[in-house]
Amino acid sequence: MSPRPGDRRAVRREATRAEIVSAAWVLVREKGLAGLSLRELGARVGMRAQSLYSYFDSKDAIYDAMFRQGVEEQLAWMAAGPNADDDAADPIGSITAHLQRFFRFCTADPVRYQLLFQRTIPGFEPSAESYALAVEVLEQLHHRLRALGISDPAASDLFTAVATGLVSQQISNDPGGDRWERLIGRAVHMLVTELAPHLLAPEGRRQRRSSR
Amino acid sequence: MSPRPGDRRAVRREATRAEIVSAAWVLVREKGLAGLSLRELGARVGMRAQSLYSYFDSKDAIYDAMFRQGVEEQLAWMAAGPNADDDAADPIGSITAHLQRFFRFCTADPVRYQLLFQRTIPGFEPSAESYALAVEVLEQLHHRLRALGISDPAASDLFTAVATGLVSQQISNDPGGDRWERLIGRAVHMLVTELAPHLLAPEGRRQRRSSR
DNA sequence: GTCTATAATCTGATAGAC
DNA sequence: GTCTATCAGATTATAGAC
Repeated sequence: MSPRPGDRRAVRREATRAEIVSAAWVLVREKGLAGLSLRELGARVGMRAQSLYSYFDSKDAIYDAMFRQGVEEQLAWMAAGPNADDDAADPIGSITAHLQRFFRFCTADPVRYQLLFQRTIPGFEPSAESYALAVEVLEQLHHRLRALGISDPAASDLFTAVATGLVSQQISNDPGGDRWERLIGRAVHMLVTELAPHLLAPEGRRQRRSSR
Repeated sequence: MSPRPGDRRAVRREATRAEIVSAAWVLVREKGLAGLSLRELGARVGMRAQSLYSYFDSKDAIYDAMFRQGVEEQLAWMAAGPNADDDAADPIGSITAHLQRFFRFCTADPVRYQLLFQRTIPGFEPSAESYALAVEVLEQLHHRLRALGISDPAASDLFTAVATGLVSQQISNDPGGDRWERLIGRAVHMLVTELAPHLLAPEGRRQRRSSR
């Protein structure tokens, strides 16, 4: 993937774009998602605000690049966890680890969570391209649940509701703590009992949940 | 509660404050929660922005009045639903109706939900007085769950996580629709099975859930 | 590609006249 | 209690020189 000589300009350009987006994340973590200002952002990368327009068409285009990067981070982060093949051996343990991983991804950067999962910036909507990437994350969840014998589409809606509910309560009401994170084990047990009771060990010698 | 003559000034003042807060809600529903501007708000009530300072010390004081009003609306709205006494006769039906009612309250006004349940305005934190009111809502839930034999504090955390999860998914991913609202019945069944299985009819002649 | 200059407008907040 | 006047900035975005 080393650049041909003629691509050097394009490579530099992409590097600068990445630098801008990276500085935008830092800024937004300090001032809140809505607190992103081009003046301040330009200053952080040693530019006037106006020069940013050489790299992005508008402020929303910067939000979109951030959104896209956030989703890509999520894809990479989730891919690094236990994969669908592990599910067969220990379905409940795998699902718990999966939800745990998602939870950590979200709470590690609340502003990113706000951008990716809540509609809170008035004008902004992700581009079709970025949105398609976000849909891919969901498709992976669907695929995974289907492999466990859960094909009801409502099941994954219930799953995502519980997941985002735990996360948003954690972020809003106990930032930095683990009051809702500790409930992940019970939440998974609850979801599995409702959606896929066949995964539970038979009554009498009931399986101990792996985490709570 | 009719005012004594000497109170007339105070009454007028309260009326104007209420008018301002009401106009603020309208404005915020149009421009987003962060889009509240004093200039525009003043114009809506026929004042210059500066005159608003006769009624509120700061912009945040207006947010706080809105927060307080929102919580009061929630208290009134939830109080108008089935009360704790009804729970004894049909616990699952009552809990379902309760959650349904909460869901409707939240989705009826997403901006209000954002102000009450998410931390999205950078500087703003509700005053101790307003926050105490918000705590009262939670205490009522605790009391109610305790009456059903659910005394584990983690149980109500799980309950609120599921409730807000359903709401936030509905608002973010299917605004105006009912994709997650339809899951309330299953969500309650799932919660009850996990937290209070003694409320379920015995196996074999299993109770039909009241809503899905 | 970055700059200066500037458009055109908005922001929350204060002082003091009336 | 409402006004004018003003502070002391902020905002996104465009035009055009270099």
